[in-house]
Amino acid sequence: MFIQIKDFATHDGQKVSIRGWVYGRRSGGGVVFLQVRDGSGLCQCVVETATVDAFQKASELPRESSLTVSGVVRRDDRAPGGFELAVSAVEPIHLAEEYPITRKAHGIDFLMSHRHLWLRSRRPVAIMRIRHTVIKACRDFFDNRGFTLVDTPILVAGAGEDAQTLFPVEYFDGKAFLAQTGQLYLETACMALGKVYCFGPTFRAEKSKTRRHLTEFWMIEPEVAFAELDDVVMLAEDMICHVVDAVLCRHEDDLKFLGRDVEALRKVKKPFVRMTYAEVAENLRSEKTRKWLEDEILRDKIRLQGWIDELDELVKQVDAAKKATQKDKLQVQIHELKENIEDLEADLRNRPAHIASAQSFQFGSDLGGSDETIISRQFDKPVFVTDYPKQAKAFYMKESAVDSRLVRNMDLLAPEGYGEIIGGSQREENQDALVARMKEKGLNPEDYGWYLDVRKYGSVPHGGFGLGIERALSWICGLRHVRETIPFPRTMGRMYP
RNA sequence: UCCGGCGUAGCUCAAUGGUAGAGCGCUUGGCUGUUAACCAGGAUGUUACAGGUUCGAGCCCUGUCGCCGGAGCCA
Repeated sequence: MFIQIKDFATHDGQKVSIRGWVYGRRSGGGVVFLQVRDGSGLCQCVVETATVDAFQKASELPRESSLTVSGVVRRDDRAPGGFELAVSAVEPIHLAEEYPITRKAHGIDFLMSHRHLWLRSRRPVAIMRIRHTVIKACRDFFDNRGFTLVDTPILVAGAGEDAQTLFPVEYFDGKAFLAQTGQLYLETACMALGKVYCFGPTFRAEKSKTRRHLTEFWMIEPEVAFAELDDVVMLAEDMICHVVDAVLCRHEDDLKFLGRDVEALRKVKKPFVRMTYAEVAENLRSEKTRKWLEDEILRDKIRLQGWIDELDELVKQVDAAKKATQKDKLQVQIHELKENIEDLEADLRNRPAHIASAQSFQFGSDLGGSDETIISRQFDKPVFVTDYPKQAKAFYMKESAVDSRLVRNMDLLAPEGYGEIIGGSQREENQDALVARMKEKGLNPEDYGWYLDVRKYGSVPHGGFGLGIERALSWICGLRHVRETIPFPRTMGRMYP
């Protein structure tokens, strides 16, 4: 009977078979320890000389060879996971060629070039599992609240938003673009079904090379009829809480394996922080924030010096280390530490400019990445920022009734400096106002006939938002770059594999 | 597009302008409980590419390419 490794605990003492791949091998004279992974988990298979055939085969299996293993599950404290397989038979399915990815240190370039193989390693597996849960939790959340999934087109006509950020594709004799949002279509669909959402890939041709950008990413976008900005904010808040709860509930081990500070995630509870753009502007310019940021620089400089001292110490230890593995482990530590040091040094170099930019923040401009970071680092919960200046935002956002310079929009900034993970708004439901806004932005209303029709036939207040799955995951998993949150990332400089 | 960093063995990295090295991985042998095992031996290089300076260049200079990070823009 084939079982999955994750189910070992319920088969203690039973004879079972597993199918999987060789993750690692160690031998101790008359015993071979095969580490086998099957996608559900990792187990230690113990092969002794007495089982002559199995011992012979197990001794010769290169890493990542596929195989079936049969034996008896038994509890053993020496086994990782608490259970191991006492092997009676090993049947290789395919003997692997020399596997390029070792269990040692690799650089990001090498790993990204071998992403198709890297996916087999524990770290990507943990992240992919969490990604699955995040997506499922989002969909469950909407399904349980009476939303209907509506798939929006990926190929769209040219005249949309700023064409410079879209990927053009040939479309028979004409030109089309890859969609960068389903929102406009969702607005029409929510007038049919009340509450709708879409989930799919989306494309941005922006030439951004940062840890927060991909050219192809996935977004979940709800759109609700009879909703105003507060309704949209509460919806987003409930959704994020639901998603974080689901991940904490199912993936505490994965999170810990990734080195995520789980306690920080537990603080993500209602209500989140709410600030208006004006409050953010005041915060950024305030003496208090400047002081806080300068103190932070001092703290980080001390932290940096600590790391540099630690690095010196490690270098000395490498020279003194006798055992080869010890040396290797130290080198890996040195590598990680160097990366952290370089990161922090770069950050510290940029910090004065960020402070200056925050201090001189002018009403009317959009929040920059550094401004978002400054705000989100001040809180341990996500922060909603609402009511941005009209000029910095898209044409379809509802003008504020209190201040005509503002729109009723919201961004959600993830804590710990991760920045924007959600952008949304109440939409302009008045046709005349919408047409006027289009003209202000230099758009031709005639290109948006179908969109304007939503405002002609029973127009109602409505709104929604878009959650960037990869950015949310990057925050939830505590990663330094979004490229690890998607199986095959597409960035400006990489299309392979 | 702009600014900065990097490019040395399959991988991660060393190497005052003066004989290209270490660890891992691979491979051969040893060991009956290993935890990124350990011990002993072995093979492994167009120092990204093209020029230049120099008695001599992995190192200095110029250009090209590739990657990484940041800015702008955004999820």
